[in-house]
Amino acid sequence: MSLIFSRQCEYALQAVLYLALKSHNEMTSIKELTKRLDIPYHFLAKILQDLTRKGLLSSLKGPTGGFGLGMPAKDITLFHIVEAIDGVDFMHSCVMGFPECTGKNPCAVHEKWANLRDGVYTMLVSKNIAEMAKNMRKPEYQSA
Amino acid sequence: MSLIFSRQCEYALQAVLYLALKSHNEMTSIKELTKRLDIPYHFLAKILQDLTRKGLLSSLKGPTGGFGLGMPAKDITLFHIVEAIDGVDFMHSCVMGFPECTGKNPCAVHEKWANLRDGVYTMLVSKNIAEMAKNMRKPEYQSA
DNA sequence: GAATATTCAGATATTTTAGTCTTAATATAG
DNA sequence: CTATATTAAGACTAAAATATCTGAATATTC
Repeated sequence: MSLIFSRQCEYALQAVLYLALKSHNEMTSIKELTKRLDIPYHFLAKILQDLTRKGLLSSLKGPTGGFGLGMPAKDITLFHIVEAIDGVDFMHSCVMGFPECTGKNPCAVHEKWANLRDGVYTMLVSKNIAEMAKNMRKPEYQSA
Repeated sequence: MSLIFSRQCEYALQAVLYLALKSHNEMTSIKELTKRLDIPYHFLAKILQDLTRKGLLSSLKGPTGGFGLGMPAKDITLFHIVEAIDGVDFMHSCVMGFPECTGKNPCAVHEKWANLRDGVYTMLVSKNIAEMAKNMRKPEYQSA
């Protein structure tokens, strides 16, 4: 089996989206995230630290510490998160894995995949996470 | 990084498509496939055996032996191959990995992903490999 | 029947991804 | 200043995916 994004990346998307629901400057602990999202604690910790190093999140130690967005929610799209965790090789590689597949030398589904891939790109960039958070009343998160 | 199909599955798609170019009843050795497609010999062998067990290919031992399609090329789609190797969980799972994501309780990109996923399905079933082979003059295969 | 070319089956090895554990650093509250 | 709650960092383990190896089975040709 194989998904379009790695598990790490899925967790990252979920976590950042959760943080986008919070008010600016409010810090959220790994403990809360792990409970609400049902993600293994230490694994999530590593992902959040990674996103922090890359500037998408900010963090603060100590009691009242935790993680928050590293920039305004309106400046973050899902694409930024995918880019940071999985990279975006899927944007320019053949869906059947042919190394030589190009516009000049296309595989049997080259064009169709190109369209779909553009659709994925659009899906990832067309809304920022502030807009997403607005239309989202935490349906997917486990109650506290 | 993460691709939509596993490497195994990519190799399977490539191999079956290559076999579809051959005339009915012609057997092709792993050696030829491995050379033309640049896939590790023993890894490809395992994949072909798997596809044979599942009926998509047929095989014959001995000199003049090898692999061929297990049913008429017009009855095989890319979907069959993906189904056999990776499975098709991606057809009904949330792209962000939310376990509870459903139509009633959708994630932020539920609808968009549903459309794209249907597009992928269409891409995989709309042509059989006989049609594909017809319009394909082996551009993606390394010369012998 | 012997030699050879192939697939078959299963064990092993390697690499990547996923997940865990432990200790240190740091901020807060009292 | 001390106790405590947090993140940071890195080592470690586990599982899955990818790849390799070896010997057996089988079909063909001579």
